[in-house]
Amino acid sequence: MSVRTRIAPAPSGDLHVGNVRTALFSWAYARRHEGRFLLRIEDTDASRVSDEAVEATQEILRWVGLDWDEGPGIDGPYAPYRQSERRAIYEQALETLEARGHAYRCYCTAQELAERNAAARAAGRAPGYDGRCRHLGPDARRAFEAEGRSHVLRFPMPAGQTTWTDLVRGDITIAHDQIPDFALTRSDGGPLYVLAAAVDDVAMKLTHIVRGEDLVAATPRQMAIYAALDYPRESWPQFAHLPLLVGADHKPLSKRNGEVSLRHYRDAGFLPEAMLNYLALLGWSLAPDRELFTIAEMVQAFDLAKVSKNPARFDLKKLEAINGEKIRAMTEAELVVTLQPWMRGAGLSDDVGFLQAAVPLVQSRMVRLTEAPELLRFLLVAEEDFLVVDRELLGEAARPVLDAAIAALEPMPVWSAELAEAALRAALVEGLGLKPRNAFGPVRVAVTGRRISPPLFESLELLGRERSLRRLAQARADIDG
RNA sequence: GCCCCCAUCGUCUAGCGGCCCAGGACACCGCCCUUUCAAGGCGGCAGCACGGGUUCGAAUCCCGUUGGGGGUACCA
Repeated sequence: MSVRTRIAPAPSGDLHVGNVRTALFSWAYARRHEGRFLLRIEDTDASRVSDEAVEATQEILRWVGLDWDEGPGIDGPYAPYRQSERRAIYEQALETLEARGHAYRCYCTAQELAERNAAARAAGRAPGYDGRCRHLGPDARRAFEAEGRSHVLRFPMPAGQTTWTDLVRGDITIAHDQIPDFALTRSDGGPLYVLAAAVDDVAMKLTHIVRGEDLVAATPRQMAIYAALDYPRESWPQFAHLPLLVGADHKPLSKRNGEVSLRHYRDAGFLPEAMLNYLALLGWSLAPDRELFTIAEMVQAFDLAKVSKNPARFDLKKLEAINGEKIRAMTEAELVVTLQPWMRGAGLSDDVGFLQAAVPLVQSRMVRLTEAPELLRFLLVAEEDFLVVDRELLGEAARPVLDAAIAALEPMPVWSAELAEAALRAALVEGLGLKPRNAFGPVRVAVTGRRISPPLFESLELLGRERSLRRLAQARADIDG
């Protein structure tokens, strides 16, 4: 049987890094086994969903490169793929469940439930539904209805226990007395997650459910639903529960606890390959001494059984290191194209000719793509906007240095990095007897505006004779006040 | 409270009874290279949570303790 996996996000906002890692593992498993990967939107909670959020979810998955074979916009044999459009299917299942005695009407109000839970806790008993409506007779039901109470459908958890072999965690057994009767619907009749997911996972012929550890307790519930609905055993999917991601302080990742939105990382200048490579490292490894790999390499080697069982800390520093590696691993031509939108975004020219010349100067100096425009800005700004930021190096001592530099550069027959270096070395290092760092410092600041910059001689060449000499002269004039 | 799961350098991990007085990477610290900053090269710091077993032999197996994560919703 061919593998079918899915990612099933609730589109209540941005997809966060934890979702994406889950999606990555699920996707990689499907790709590894030449199966299909589906995107299913879990929007049963209408209050938390918007079309924009659904679109944003897809957009970010596309950006990061996790493509799906069936889902919104790509119809497959089990469409639709938005749960909000599958109500009839859930209603059918609910009817079956109720008809067979696997669902009962519960008239307890949210407030009553909350009170009884609080009382249970206070008395040292376990919270959770106490089964009060499980054996309501027809008269009691009529009485509640007469009161005008609404009801939810609740699943009577049978006695016993559920055991399954989790693909990442091994055998797990959960006793049913730990699982109170759970709600299948809202009081408006709408389906709840466990029901919808259980029905859809089988209906969509999924073979492997890869999801977060927060859902292990949902597994016995879903299996109980499969059994109650008489789904044949062969149609049940296998489960793989991934450890959760936590923040630097050991707490679960959340908005308060570091940036979690994938969109944030995209906008902060991270490459999709870097995100995926890093996320893969959180709980999985390709080989003992291999940390950098392409997505294709990951797919080829991926195995759920090798996924770690402990929660992993999300470490921005490591992500940055990997992003830098990925940037350096690109060809110059690739980087040119990648950088264009970032240059435009910063209000600078995205001219290909310029970038082809400039990329070699910055490729090894970036950790995030956002840094490129900052590193190159001095080459592109209009002269009247050019600003010397690090003025300290332009004191009295710089006067003879700049004079000598101007005198050396002015007569150059051809304006090139090579000749500029030769001329400046001769004039400043040999001529004035300065150490290289002292000789080139003032020139660097005068021309680039900063004491830290791309390589000086190449920068001079790119800037051009006229603008270079103009900036040197300006800096020189500024010293005189 | 109860239930499930987990436990190797600060962090992510390799390790699945002898190859390990524990390997890699990030971070950190030196040195080299060098026109600044990076990149690169070389080196360093640093760990098997604790206590009992089992075994000729344990990071690897078992038990307990401690610590951490998850669950216990008319969220997903």
